[in-house]
Amino acid sequence: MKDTLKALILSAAQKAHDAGALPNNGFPEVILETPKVQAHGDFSTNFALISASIQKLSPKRIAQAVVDHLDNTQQWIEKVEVAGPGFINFHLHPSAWHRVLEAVLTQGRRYGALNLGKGTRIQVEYVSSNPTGPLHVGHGRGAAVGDSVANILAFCGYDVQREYYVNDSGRQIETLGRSVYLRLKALSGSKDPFPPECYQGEYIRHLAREILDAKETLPAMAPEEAGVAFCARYAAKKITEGMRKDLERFGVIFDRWYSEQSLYDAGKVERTLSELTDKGVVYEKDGAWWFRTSAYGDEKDRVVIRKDGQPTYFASDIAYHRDKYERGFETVIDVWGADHHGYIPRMEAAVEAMGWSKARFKVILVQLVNLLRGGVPVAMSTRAGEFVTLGEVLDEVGKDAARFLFLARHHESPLDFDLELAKTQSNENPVYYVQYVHARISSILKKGQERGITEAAYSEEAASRLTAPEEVQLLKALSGYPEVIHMCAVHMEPHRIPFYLMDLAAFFHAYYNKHRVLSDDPVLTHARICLVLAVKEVIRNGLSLLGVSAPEKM
RNA sequence: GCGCCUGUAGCUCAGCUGGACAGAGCAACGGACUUCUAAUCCGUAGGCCGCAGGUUCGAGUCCUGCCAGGCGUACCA
Repeated sequence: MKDTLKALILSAAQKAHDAGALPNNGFPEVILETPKVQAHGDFSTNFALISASIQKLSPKRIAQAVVDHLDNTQQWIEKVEVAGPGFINFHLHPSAWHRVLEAVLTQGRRYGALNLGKGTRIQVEYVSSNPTGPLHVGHGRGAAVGDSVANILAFCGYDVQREYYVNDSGRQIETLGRSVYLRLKALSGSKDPFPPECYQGEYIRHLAREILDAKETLPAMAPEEAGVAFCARYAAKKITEGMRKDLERFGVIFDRWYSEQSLYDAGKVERTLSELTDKGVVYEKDGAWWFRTSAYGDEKDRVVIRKDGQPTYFASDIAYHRDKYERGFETVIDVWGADHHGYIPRMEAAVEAMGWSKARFKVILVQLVNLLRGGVPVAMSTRAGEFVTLGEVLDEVGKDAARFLFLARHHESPLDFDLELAKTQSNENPVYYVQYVHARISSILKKGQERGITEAAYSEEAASRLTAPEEVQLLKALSGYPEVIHMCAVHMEPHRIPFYLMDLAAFFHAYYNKHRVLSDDPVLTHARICLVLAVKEVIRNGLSLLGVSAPEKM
């Protein structure tokens, strides 16, 4: 619809030029927007305003010239006017919107899908929390954002892989092993002190008890080094399993869990570093090995191998990202907590130094979550091991509410997540507002079936009966869905979907309260069934991209 | 100190990458269920878009400088 209108405007401008009304035939791209104010029509363009400098005419005269040469033989434009400083406003005939219904009903769950990706392989890596403790709400937000972005990209024609990077190596894992080991010893009567740098959480004690109960005490109580290593392996595995379960409950399923340790085992870290040394971007200084990231825009060089010979996290991360590109991903997207933003320049540097354009590396930063209960902040201290886990949030508020709320905000905005609000099943909670539309429509359709109305295929005749303002408004909203998806995909911003859905839901509820779908008029009933069926489809479609269910009844 | 993010109605947030008089939802107030689900709808009220300059026909949006909050600035991850 937009495209036809654009073409119409361009050809009008061309005709105006041929007729001598416009001196110059250099025309800018036509930008159409949907005005906020209804009085400004269904679409408006600033075409005349941006043309003013080229045409050396006042915008109003240009606009008038275009309007005079507009070809409206199809009659679907009801009214065109020049307004304000030179906007051209188009008021469309209600019938112009009817075809949207046909599009939704025939394309079904593919409605809004765009082939932006054309099969391009793209990887989204998200959550990737260290297996040193359970997932908390912040991880939940990252999971929701990453998962939804992956959904949207897949919907738009990309070949998407979802990956979780398991940091099962290095210092933190050692600390984890030590923490469990010490708790285990304490259970057998040891009075060794528990150092503050160890993980304080209650789950560490649980793990220790588990080992004890499983009668695996023997290997665990082996000489310290071996005992710690055993505990580390055991705990990391258990914690990772727990994360996987929480994420599954949250509706997040990864295609692959990629182990950091496996990079070392396969010699990939070593190989990458030696190749980079050969290239001259890794050098030795002060007993440590440094990556020359400053040559690629980072503010300083970064250590990859510490003085003590241990590789840093950065070292394996370089090898990991190299591996991603070698696996054939055209674009790699990392979803990180905003507290890692300082890490971006060095990772970009690494990607570039290895020979890939940094345009192929994208980071989505997700801001932190402030957890509240009834407006009061909930104390969260990782160090003291006091925090509300994702699992607990899911127990309390459920998957749908949590996901919707996480996604109903721009990911770069800090988020206040109120547990009380999230679980209230009232109009304060937008999830149910949207889901309710789906349930209501399902109920109507069921009722319709009981009355023997089963056929709901699009027909021109029926659609032409949809002339009420509320109906036209719904049709307009439906026609805007593909563009919302487009914006989401291009900007990797899922939050546009919840906002769109709330608008669509509002239009539907208003419509529902004013008009009856099932009436004595069979043609009108058919038309309205088609309409609500289309609304239902789009609601379901949008919710599924968020990972939120669309219930048949509530 | 430097870097990144944020600042819009009492609260929580949108604002389509520069467009028309700034939009929702909650909360407040007043109305609507003998009807396909009232988890709904209709109406009222609410604003120096953090502050000050600049660019532009036109700025919440772009530039500069301040102010406030958050985060980062490791041979931690």
